[in-house]
Amino acid sequence: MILHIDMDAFFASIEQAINPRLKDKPLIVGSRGNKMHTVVCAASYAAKALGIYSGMSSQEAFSICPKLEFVPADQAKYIWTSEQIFQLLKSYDLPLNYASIDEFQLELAGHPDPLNLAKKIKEQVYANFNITASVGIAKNWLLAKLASKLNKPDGITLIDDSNFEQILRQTSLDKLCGMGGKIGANFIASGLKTCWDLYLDLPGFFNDNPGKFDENPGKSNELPKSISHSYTLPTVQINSQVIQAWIRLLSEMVATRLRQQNLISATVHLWLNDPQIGNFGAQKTHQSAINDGYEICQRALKIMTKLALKNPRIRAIGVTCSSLSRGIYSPLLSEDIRREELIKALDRINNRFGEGSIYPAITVLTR
DNA sequence: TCTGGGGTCCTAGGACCC
DNA sequence: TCTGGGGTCCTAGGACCC
Repeated sequence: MILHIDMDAFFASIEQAINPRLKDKPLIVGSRGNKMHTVVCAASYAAKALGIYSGMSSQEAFSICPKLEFVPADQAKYIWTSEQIFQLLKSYDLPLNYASIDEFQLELAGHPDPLNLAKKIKEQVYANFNITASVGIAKNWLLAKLASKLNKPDGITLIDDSNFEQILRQTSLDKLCGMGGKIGANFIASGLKTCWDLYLDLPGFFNDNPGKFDENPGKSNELPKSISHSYTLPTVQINSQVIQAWIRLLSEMVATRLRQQNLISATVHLWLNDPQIGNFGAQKTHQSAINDGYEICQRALKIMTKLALKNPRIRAIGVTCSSLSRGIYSPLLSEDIRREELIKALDRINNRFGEGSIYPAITVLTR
């Protein structure tokens, strides 16, 4: 059995727990500070009741409810809370998987009373963090995750042989993880509407363990696969100096995070968005792995040159580092040793006075 | 004057090696 | 006058998730 824990309106609930004035109010957490130029990252249940949901543009949300409370996302706060919850769950001494910032899974091999365990976990989470979670229990992660959504917020749902058919009959296919957009549309086009329809068509889909978790329970200790930063410009940008400045800034931001986690990266991926063309980009893997923003930027700019854009009209820019390994960038040349000292000094300054206190001069073009 | 940002996994095709 | 088979790594792009 898998017990899937899904936090309720996680970011919004944390903000409400910290600031009681926001309790029970319609509240959205925006993905960036400009409250009219962002999208909804999380909506409190009072906001959801008005029809506001994550992914909606903030403009639309405010048009539904002009008195909506707005808080810009504070990722560090949510990551910290998520880690605390992870530590709490670890104390149960069961195989534990960190599925996402607000989702966790426990594997219960022959646990005598999963429902009671779920209750206990919910109580502990509430007692410690003043936020609620919904729990789903089933024979594999796909069903457990589905179950956790069925009684939100603050619910517990168990799917077993006694209610399997009934629940699958009542649940439309798009509720199932992986059935977003196009894939779901394909199934619907072939005449399948509910999860039960899919079960009759492909019983193995629910019976086998199509399981990430089931196959590698140690996931939480693995390295991340990639680290990225991206930015959507307020308007289309045609000045290549400004575009380069953004590539530099994003490279520095990625590099800082690599160093914080003692990671080095061999692959740099640059992607761009041109509203007319859509997303495009390229990646390049090198022999040497690095975590220096300047070097990452150089590699990204080389990709930019190779793309040979005639008249760039750029709306969004992203820099991703992948092929990650644990390690510290070890310079060999004396010039590199100088740079390493410089980077360490910059990190110390930014740690002490706040992120962005000191940055390469070219990045002033991003302001 | 529209609508973010950070991730994962999968796949097909190409380059290259033996 | 012609040309196998197997494998790995890399790349571009698509799709999905929170």
